[in-house]
Amino acid sequence: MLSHKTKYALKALLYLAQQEEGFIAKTMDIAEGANIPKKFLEQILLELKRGHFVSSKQGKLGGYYLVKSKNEITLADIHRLFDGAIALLPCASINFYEPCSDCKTESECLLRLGLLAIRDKTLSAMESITIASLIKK
Amino acid sequence: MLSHKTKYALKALLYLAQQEEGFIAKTMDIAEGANIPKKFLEQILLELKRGHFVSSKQGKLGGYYLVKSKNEITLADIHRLFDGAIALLPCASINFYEPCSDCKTESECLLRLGLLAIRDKTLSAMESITIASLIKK
DNA sequence: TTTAAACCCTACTTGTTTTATAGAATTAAT
DNA sequence: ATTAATTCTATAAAACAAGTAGGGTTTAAA
Repeated sequence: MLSHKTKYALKALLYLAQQEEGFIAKTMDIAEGANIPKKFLEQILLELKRGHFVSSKQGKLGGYYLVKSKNEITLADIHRLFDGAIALLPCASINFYEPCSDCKTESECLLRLGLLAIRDKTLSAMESITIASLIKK
Repeated sequence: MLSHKTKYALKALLYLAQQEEGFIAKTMDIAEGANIPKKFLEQILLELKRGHFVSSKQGKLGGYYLVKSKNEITLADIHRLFDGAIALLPCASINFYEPCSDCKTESECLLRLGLLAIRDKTLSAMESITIASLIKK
């Protein structure tokens, strides 16, 4: 399941992607437009900035805007930024790999190969969905 | 991600499925064989029993055994029993549906259709993996 | 140059969930 | 009876999620 943080991040990105090219949106606008608690959204936007999905202009008349193409922001990207691994266990993850402490050896694990198969399916589904594709529907 | 509980449940089921037909395994055997804290495993086995995946014999010489065919126990089943919905948000779930409180109307939600597509892919992957298929690999 | 409006940052709080552990009650074989 | 197992309820400790608080910093405009 997605955390609220990830859901809010996606809604904020959708909001920004729907603005005209060059438009700068205030946190308050996004919060009201997407129904997100403002102070919580501040943190989320900062994380999105550190992740190079958005950028900001400071000071009066400042705000946020998309810095990556909406075709290039996938649901997998945002999931990884806020919720971490897409795989069902760390031992089956590409970007967040960790061995299981309760397995003697990984190759003996009966579970892992199945989890790898699921991860591949889920990942390709999540990578195929972009901010742009969500807006088109 | 799977909780430890779900991972342990799957490992316990794999352990039981590898025993000879009619064999009854003590909690202690499963705990040691699958490297699971015994008292925690007790709770998990009780939940698996309430879910009709295993059954038990009480008293001395008692223990647990599979009551459902290993071909019929899928990863989706066990995920749902312990970790709940497979979809990324409740609004995209079949068995754990709930509307989002932050959406004005569900049909306007730009996110939901994408999440439904992901759920379908993930679900079919998780349903195709059974306890039996994991043992064969 | 002061002021206002915005982003930026850190810490804190509150509640829930997870991961167990403890201990007593129940059941059944010897 | 005794022993060895499941069953049940309660508790605890830690981690995590979802926000809130309260400033600090930057920029533009008055």
